[in-house]
Amino acid sequence: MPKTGMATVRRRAFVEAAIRSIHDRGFVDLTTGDVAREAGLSQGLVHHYFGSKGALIIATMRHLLIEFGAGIRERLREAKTPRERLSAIMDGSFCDEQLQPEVISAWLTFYVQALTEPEVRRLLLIYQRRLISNLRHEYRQLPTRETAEVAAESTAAMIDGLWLRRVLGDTEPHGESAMAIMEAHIDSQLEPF
Amino acid sequence: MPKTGMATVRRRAFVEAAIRSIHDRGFVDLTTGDVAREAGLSQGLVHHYFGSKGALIIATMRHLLIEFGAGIRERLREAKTPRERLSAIMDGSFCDEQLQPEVISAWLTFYVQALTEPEVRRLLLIYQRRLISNLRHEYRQLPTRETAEVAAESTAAMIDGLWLRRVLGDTEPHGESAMAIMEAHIDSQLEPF
DNA sequence: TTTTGTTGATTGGTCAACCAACCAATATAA
DNA sequence: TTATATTGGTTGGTTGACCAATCAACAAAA
Repeated sequence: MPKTGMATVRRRAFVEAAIRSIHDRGFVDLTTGDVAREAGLSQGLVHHYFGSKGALIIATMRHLLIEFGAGIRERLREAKTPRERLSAIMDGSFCDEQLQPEVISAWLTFYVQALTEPEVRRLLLIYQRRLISNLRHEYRQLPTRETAEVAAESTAAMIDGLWLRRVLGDTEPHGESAMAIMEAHIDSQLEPF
Repeated sequence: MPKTGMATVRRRAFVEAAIRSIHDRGFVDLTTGDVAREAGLSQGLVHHYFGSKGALIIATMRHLLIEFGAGIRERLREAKTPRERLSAIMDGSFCDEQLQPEVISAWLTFYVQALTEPEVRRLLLIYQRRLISNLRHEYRQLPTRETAEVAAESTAAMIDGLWLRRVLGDTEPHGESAMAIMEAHIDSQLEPF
């Protein structure tokens, strides 16, 4: 038999090549040939391991979600207080890994695909719900359920918004100023109480 | 069939058809045939009036920017105080026109295209700079240039973020709750002083 | 008649998906 | 040990579909 267990290695290689290709060539003009070349593998293997181009895209999106979720969870584990956990979520959202241009391009693509592809939309909703749920939980010290909900909504919006603006602005996206703005916003939500 | 001065009418018809088509079929699979069918016109006319598919896309993006800018400017004209002008910008950002699903899809597409198409990026930067500039100006009552800058950045981020979340969330996008969150954020920026 | 506008078939090219053949590592049998 | 069968992994050419762009012909208005 040949060396077994290639499936996992190859799938990961294609997913990572897909992220780089989306960044380099843009999602609209992305071909399976591009991805295969980027991965240094045969074009035919794409279909051997994923069945279709669409399935490769779904796998790529799922990969992004898993990586992001793992980063947040890891940071949350080390945080003690609700305030620390809020900072952990900010840190996980604006860490170097998430601000890599390739990752950013893939996330934006993710959002657009969610408009028309039900499976991508489903995945994205998981991310959105989990983020809001985490934030709401850490804001639970606020006097009413309503204020906590609004605080969670506005914080989530500011995360997505800062990220979106940093992606496309002419300045290099670095997380420090974004983090500072986020921390100030969190404090302004908590301070009055 | 033809009479003179069709150019303006046809170009607008194609641009509006393009917005609807992007929403219906997604940008990736968009063909000039789709747009022509949506506009109820011949496929060949697309190239007659725009020269290329890419030029139609650019024209569509420019159309979005112009409409958005006009909405803001109109509302700013009726506002007297800086606080009113801030509300005017929020109103222009979350009005029914901007929250139409077709418009939203086109804007998201706009963002993704900006990653790889220089001309689209250029147009998007104009929008971002103008928004920040407007906000900074209305926040000028804040004690330092620095606080005004941060207030402008965070407000812009929250606009983009709320819009992005409302686009893809499972709830119908309606502007009222977004407006309420925005107004609260503006007040929290101004109140301490 | 000329100008302006419009049509839809055609063309040249590209892509996703498929597939038949190939390779290389292991297990089994002689 | 050597030969053979087995199987997971891999390749690159092929195919059928589809698309952007072109163009020759046509229609109505000036």
